[in-house]
This record gives sequence, C-alpha cells and structure tokens, in this order.
Amino acid sequence: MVTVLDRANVCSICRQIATPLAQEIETGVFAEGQQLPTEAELATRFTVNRHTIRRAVGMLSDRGLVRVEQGRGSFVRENVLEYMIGRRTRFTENVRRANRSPGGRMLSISREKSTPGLAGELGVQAGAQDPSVTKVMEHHGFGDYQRARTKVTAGIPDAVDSSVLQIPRTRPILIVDSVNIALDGTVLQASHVRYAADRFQLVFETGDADPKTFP
Amino acid sequence: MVTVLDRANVCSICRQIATPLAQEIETGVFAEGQQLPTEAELATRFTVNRHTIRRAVGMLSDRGLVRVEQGRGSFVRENVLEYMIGRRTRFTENVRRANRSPGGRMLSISREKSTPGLAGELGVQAGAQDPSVTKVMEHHGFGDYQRARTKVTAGIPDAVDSSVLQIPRTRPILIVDSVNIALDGTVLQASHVRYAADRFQLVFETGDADPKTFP
DNA sequence: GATGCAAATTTGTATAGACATCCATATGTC
DNA sequence: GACATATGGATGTCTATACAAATTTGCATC
Repeated sequence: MVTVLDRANVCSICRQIATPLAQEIETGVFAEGQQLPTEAELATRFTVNRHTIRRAVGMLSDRGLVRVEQGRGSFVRENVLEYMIGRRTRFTENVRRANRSPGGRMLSISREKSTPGLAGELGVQAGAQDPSVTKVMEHHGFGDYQRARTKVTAGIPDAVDSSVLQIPRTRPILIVDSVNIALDGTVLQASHVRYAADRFQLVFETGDADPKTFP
Repeated sequence: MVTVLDRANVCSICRQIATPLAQEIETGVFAEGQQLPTEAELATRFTVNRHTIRRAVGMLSDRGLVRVEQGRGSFVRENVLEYMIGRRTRFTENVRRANRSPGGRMLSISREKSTPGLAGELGVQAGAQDPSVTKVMEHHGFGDYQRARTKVTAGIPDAVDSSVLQIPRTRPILIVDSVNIALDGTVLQASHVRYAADRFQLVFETGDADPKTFP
C-alpha cells in the first residue's frame, strides 16, 4: 500500500503513518503475532526518518495493536479477551449519578432510539423480560429499577478526549460503557463515558449490610 | 539541588533526571499547580539536551505528577479526587473469581492479618455488623456472603508490573483494589490487582432480572 | 552435532538543529 | 478603552547522526 503524506499540513506525519498501519493490522494484512517490517524498512517505505516511524509504532503500541521488543522487532498483538468480574449487582440512581461528573461540562445531549445493532452488541433483547417482575419490583419500591451493564476498561485518550478532558495523550483514561434498561426491556440510557483516571476513581461499594433489602 | 549524572553507566539519563525532579515535586519544592522550570532552563540545569529533558518530563507526566501544556509550560498536578459511582451492590463468589485470571501465573500468596491501618484506611470497622443480619442471610442461602468494596482506577505500570504483565510501560493498567469482609467483620481478603488493560475488561453486570432473588 | 564467540540485525537512547504551533503579552491604531 | 496586530517565549514535531543494548544469526572449533 502506498501512502502519500501531507508534509505541509495539519495532522502530524507520524499519525498519517500510524493510521494506515493500524488499518493493515486490523484488516489482517499483518496477522496476529506476525512481525511487522523493521523500523528501517518502514522508514524507507514512507520515506521518513526512523524516529518518525518510532513514534508511529509507539502510537500503535499505545493502542495495544503491536508489541515492541528490543533486539527482535515489532509484533502484532494477540486479541484481547473480555473478562467478567461480577454480576448480580444493583444500582438505583447511582448509575445516573455516575454520569454527572462534578465540575464537568455538558458537551452534548443526545437521545437515541435503541438500534438493533446496539442491542445485539450488548446482548440484550427488547421485550425479553417477564412482566411479572415489574409488579414484584414496584411492590418493593423499585419502580425506577433498572437493569444495567457496566464495562470498565482503560485506554489512551484520542485527540478529542485529550482536548475535552484536558489531559495529555499519555495519561490513561477509564472507559466506562454503561447501559440502563428498564424492566419493559427498553433501553433507557446508553452511555459511553471516558474519565480522566487522574481525576476519578470508580468505587464500587459492594455487598449489602442493610437488612431491609432482605425481607 | 545539584545532580551529578552518570553518563557512562546503566540507567538512562532521562530517568536520572526524572527521579530527582519527582522528589522535588513530592517534597513540595514545587507546589501543586506551580509551574516547573522551562525545558530550556532544565536543560541548562542538568546540562543535557532539551529532548532529554522532554523525555524526563514526559515520564513525570506519565506518572501523573505534572501536566504539560503547549505554549505555556509544565505544571505540578493537583491531587486526584475520589469518585464513587455505585453502592449497594452484591457479589458472591464472583469477586473471588475476579482474582483468578485465566492463563495467569501465581506469583505469590500471602495471608496477612488485618492491620488496624488497613481497616481504618478502608473505613470498615470490625464487629460493627448487626448479628441478626447473619442469620437472615444464612437463611436465604448467603452463608458465604461477603461485604466488599472495589476501587477501580487506571494507571501506568511500574517496572515490576511491566515485567510481570509483559506489557510496555506505556500501556495503561487497570488497578483494582478489593476488600472482602465476612459478616462477622473480619477481613477475609484484601487484594491489590493490576490488570493489563489490553488483555482484560471488567464487566459489571448490574441490575437483577432474576425473580428468585425477590421472594 | 554441540558449544562458544563474533558479527549482523533490531530496537533504545542521547545529542543537535530547524521549524511549527500555541499562548501570553505588548504595541499600535482607532 | 477596545480591538487587531506584532512579538517573544514556551512546547511540539521532524530530521539527522552516533552510539548503546538486546537479540539473532553465522561461523569456527571441538
């Protein structure tokens, strides 16, 4: 693949190199575990300095796409695996409170219909709920009860995150994907929140010492 | 402070510069929010190239000690604030399962008595539990029920983490501190787990769609 | 074939220079 | 005083060179 670089303008060169390389990795041009071309070869291919290649490869390393080893080379990383640490957890309004960060700025509000793609991707099915559950829970004062799933992972902010959160690209961020679903199966809220890990720490207070919840 | 650099040997120079700078930040030589000397000034002070200073400052930025802003300078970061997103959550054995990573290696097992410092730091008090709760929960089949708190944040691996997890220093890690406490108030387990965020994603399946838990 | 050492290969680090980009301030003009 | 422009200072990026460190490879020797 030949990539023409825009040396005069905007986006930094190393990004213009990292992007097509990332595509080649994601499209399978370089298979998992395979060794990438050496820095010298990439420098020749893109006709840039080796240090510029090093930066681009460093970006791919930051994104977890490649793994660099001194004296050996750069290799395509193996796929990440998802890991479940807990289930059967209850939030009430705390999940909503989680999405209202103190001192934060409201950037945009969007209310979207749940697309089949989103629902499928999250493994939830509309209308798959037993209606009797609603009555039982309303009887227990959980009328606003929601079913939710929260995914937590860490990452590196992209350009937008960096400017919005006002943190450098090198600081990690906590990425929290949460979906709140009402008892009738409709998706009430799907949020993709990115916290600056420097400023936030998620605390899941688990367990239940309150006897009232066990009638 | 005068720092003599060992140009010939081992540890890289930028590390030899980052270390005393970090000490000066932590000891309050540079107060929170204060601007650090410019890269040129630091280069003069340590008699190294500006790019070497940039590396050292980048390390401090990675560790969250400083915040670098183009056109303005480098500043000592303010303290992080803790943020609670949820409470009243229930795990059973899933928390324990969380600490057993598939394909992982057992590095060390230690069983320690709960120190007053640990208990105080986590805000739990031994014996503060109502004994009636135990009977109620045992009656509901939650004899092994535990009270726990899980803190999740993101960070950058240190040298030990990097070698153990076999990830570069630039990839973020998920830092999960969890404490499991039995109903009698004794600390059963206190774990400080560091996940490679490339390989793991924590999934908190929240909400409860199972009617059996609401008899 | 096995071992040991040397050489080649590859990534890592430090130095140096040039220029770009962003920010704050000063200055000039109205 | 208000606004636009110019200037200086700070960080960001690319290029270039030299050398260090780690790994692999090749070869000679046994």
